[in-house]
Amino acid sequence: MPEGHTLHRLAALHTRRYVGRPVAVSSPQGRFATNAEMVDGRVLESAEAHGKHLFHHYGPDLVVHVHLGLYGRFSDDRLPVEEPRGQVRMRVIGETHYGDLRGPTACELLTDAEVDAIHARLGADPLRDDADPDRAWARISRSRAPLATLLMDQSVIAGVGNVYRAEALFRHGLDPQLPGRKLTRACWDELWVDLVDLLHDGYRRGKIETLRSEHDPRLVDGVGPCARATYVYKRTGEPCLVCGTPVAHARHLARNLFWCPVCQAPEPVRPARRAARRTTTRLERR
DNA sequence: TGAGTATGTTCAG
DNA sequence: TGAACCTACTCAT
Repeated sequence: MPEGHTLHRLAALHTRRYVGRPVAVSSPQGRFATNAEMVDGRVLESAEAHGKHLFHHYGPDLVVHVHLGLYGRFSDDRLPVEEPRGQVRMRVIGETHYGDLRGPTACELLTDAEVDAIHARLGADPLRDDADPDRAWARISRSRAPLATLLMDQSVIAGVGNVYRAEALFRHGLDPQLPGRKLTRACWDELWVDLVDLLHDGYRRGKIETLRSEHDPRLVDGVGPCARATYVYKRTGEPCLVCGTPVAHARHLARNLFWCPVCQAPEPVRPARRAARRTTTRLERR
C-alpha cells in the first residue's frame, strides 16, 4: 500500500537494517546495474522519506531515489539471499537481511541538487517533523480546485494517496468537490491534525485503518478481522457506516473517488446541520 | 489458471 | 486523455 506511511516505514526499516555499515547493492534485472555499481560496497549513511519518495544517502551526490508508484514493492528478508524472483530492479544486502525492490516507478541515482529539487517541489508531509501546514493552507485557501484534487496534489500535501484522501474527507464531512478557497481555516486545521494522526497510525500499524471504534463493524458486530477498515474507500454501493446511505463512486482525474452523498453533502451547510454533523464525525485523537 | 484491478507518476500526443 | 510501467492480490472458472 504505497501511500506515505509505507515509505516512512521503509525508511525506518532500512535505517535499522542497513545504516552505518557497508551494503552490497546490485540490480539482478539490470536496469539499475550501472548505478548500483556506484554505491555497491559503500556505507549507507541514512535513509529518509518525504511523501511517497524514499532516499538512500551514500555520500555527496550519491543518493538512491526510489518511488514505488502504483505497485512497487520493497521486500525484507533474512539472509541467506535467494535467487531473484521476477524483475528485481535493486537488491540491497546487509549483515542480517536483504531487500528486493520490484516494480518501482523510479529507482535512480541522484546528485544532492537533484534531491533538493525533489524536496523543494513536495508539500507538507504529515509524517515529517519539518512539515509546514501553513504553506499547504496558503495553496489551498487560494485555489479554485476541489479538495479531492488538492489533497492528492503532492506539491500541496506529500504522502496522502487515494485511500487517505477519501477517508480524511469523510471523517470531516467535507464535500470532495468543495473548492479549496471555500474551506475555512478552522476546518483545515482540524483536517491537518487528523491527517497527522491517520498517517502516524498507518505508520505504526503498517496498514490503513481509519474507522473510529464506534463505527468499526469488527467491534460492533463481531465481524471477522478481515473486514475492511475504511468508511468509504472501495465501498461503492455499500451503506455508509454513519448514515446508511449507499457510498458513491466517480472517476476524478483518472482516479477512483469515494464519498457519502449525505455525510459529505455539498453546500449549503446550515449551522444546525453542521452541528449535527460534528457529533457524528468528530475528530478522535488516538 | 487466468482475468481484472489497484493505494502513483510521467510522458506522448 | 490515455498509455506505460510490469507487481501482487482477489475472484471467477
